[in-house]
Amino acid sequence: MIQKPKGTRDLLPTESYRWQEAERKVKEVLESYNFKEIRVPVFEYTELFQRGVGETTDVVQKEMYTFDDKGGRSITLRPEGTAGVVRAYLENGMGSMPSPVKLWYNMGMYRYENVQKGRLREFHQIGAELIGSSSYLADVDVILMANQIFKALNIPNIQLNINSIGCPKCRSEYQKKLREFIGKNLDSYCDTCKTRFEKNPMRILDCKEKRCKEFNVGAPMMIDYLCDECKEHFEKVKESLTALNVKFEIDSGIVRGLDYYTKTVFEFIDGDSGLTVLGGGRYDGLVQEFGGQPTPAVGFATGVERLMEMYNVNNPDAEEKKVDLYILSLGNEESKKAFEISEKLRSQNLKIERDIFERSFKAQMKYADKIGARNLLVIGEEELKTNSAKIKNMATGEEKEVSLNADEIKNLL
RNA sequence: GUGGAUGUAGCGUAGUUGGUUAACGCGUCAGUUUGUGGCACUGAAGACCGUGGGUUCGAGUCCCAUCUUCCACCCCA
Repeated sequence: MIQKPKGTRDLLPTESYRWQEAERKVKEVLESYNFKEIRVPVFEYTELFQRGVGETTDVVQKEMYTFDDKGGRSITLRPEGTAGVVRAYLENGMGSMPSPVKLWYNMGMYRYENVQKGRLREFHQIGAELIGSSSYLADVDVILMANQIFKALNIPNIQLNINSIGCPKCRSEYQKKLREFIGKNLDSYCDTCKTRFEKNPMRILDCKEKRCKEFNVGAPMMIDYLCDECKEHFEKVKESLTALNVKFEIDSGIVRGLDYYTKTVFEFIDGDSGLTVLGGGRYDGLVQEFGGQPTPAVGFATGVERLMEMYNVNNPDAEEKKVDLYILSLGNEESKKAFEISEKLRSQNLKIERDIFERSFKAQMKYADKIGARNLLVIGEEELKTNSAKIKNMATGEEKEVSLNADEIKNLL
């Protein structure tokens, strides 16, 4: 028996209808901010992610599905959406479109990680990218939009955390200070922190090891070392959110695992599980990194599976549409008539089921009941002869006379 | 990558200290005589007991390995 690969899931019909409903609601939010959907390849050249996401990140170092194709090119299944979208933005000359360019996507992502709660190897992200504006207003707009998603899905127990990780200028300044501080006790830190020291010392502040935490007390914080520009930007974001009554907390520990982030970063945390259900921030350097004109941008992505976990609690009853009519038929000629009618009704967007087993009368009745058909039409010898039959409402048992004519039947459904 | 727990029909479970044809519920299918469902009754199909080795006269039950699932670390959505 062949099983599905580790960390993948089958989405069965009952759940797929819940997904459709949630996806529709999220889409409505995104479109109300005039973001437009984009779809990009599931695989890209490996280099795109190495340069975009960052060589030193865990995602690139140990979580990518990378392989050589038959032409010897290194290919990687996308582990996140932003790199591909920015690549598409450049490749399609979208820089010449009215600025800002606002794009959203709903795509599968692939990360070779160990599976646990809220974490899969194939998962889905709905994301948004606002490309072109360097203003704090863009950050605010995008955070508001993220906030609206949770409102639209009626998910209340959610916490917004924000931080600023500065620009390359102030960050390198800060990292120098941070290394000075940590360097004093570097020998006492855990091994992973030692390796972080050169590549990305800011991650050390996020370490869960007790001893590291203790040594981190009193460490210089990025927010205290922001350059004037970054500081003002962050202040304005905070002011706006406060003025708009959007609750948030400053979490100086937010670093984000992708290297392209600058200035504002934010996370929406599920209050129950503590999982990050939506994460994002500004990435002013990425477009240029990919060879475009210097272009500021800000965006986020939310994990659909994680979102659905929370959506589940509040909305248990998303359902597929019921079968409008079951056509019960007995015999060959009757079956032909049933086809004639069912085809006409189906082409008018009605959901019709009919016998395709040559089952007995009783078996067909039971089946019609089990699938929850709302109405039943019986076509037997007598009905065929007289060209008239009864439509039964399965819930009330009430029956009405009709001729075997699709339009007439439709009126009674 | 590291650690802990788990694995019996589609689903949920039972299987005593290893011993003949692996049980039950739900679900599925079919019947309960004349063309009207939901209930009830009867019956059927469906499991090489995750996989591969080993111990034993004999293993679903013991041992080893491996995989899956779940959880934690790491990291993230």
